[in-house]
Amino acid sequence: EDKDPACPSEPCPNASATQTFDWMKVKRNPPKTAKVSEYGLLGQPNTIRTNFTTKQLTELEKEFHFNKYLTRARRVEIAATLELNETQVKIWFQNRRMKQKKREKEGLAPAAASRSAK
Amino acid sequence: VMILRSRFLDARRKRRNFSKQATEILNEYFYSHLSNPYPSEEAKEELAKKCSITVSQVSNWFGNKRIRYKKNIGKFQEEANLYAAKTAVTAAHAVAAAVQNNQTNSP
DNA sequence: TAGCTATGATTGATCGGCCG
DNA sequence: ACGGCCGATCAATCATAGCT
Repeated sequence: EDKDPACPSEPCPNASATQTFDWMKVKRNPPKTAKVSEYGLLGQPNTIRTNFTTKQLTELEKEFHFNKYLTRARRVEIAATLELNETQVKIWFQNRRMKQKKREKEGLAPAAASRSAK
Repeated sequence: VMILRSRFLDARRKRRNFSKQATEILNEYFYSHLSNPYPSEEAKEELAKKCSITVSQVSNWFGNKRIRYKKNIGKFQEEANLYAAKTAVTAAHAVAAAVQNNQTNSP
């Protein structure tokens, strides 16, 4: 079913020594979201995951129920209203659609899933 | 700051740890594929069935495992060796069986 | 009971691939 | 080339479970 292609000559120090595979070195570039320092002072605040406010999320959610997909115009409008980048709005909708799909998919099989539980 | 306490809406976050055996199965797969611990969709489904959890939960488990593992490889060294030894025994059994089968068939 | 660590889930954002 | 979407994943964080 599955096999590792490599069995080359490994100068492995010791048989069980866990090597460092490529996936362990993967590093994601920091978010480019936040508009970099308007003042150019300090280059540390940015590159942090944005925390959407309840108001923004509520508004986005409302819009999502209206349209699963955004038009360029609508995106610009919403971004301006919520003070977010167009990219953030775009990404939010993308993630929201995936979330929706995931829920539909799992909302059918789980038989023992009931809201009554508390 | 508090503006984000909407997290309370995520009351669904009532988690409960997976069974000991489920974790056992997941770890076995993880360490036996340490060079590339990214199960295919099919593999995830199979693991999900064996562990009696959902495919999403399997994905979450691997996602968390990979991140936490590479974050502190040393902390998992013991666990890694444990499972490595376990799979080694399994492999040894397979080899032994093959050898025996081979002897009874071809001189 | 308090404190700290282990762990499952959530989510804004990235990566690579595909498509019009 | 270009921008959006999909699917998978990352990475940081939340909140609880569980051990000391």
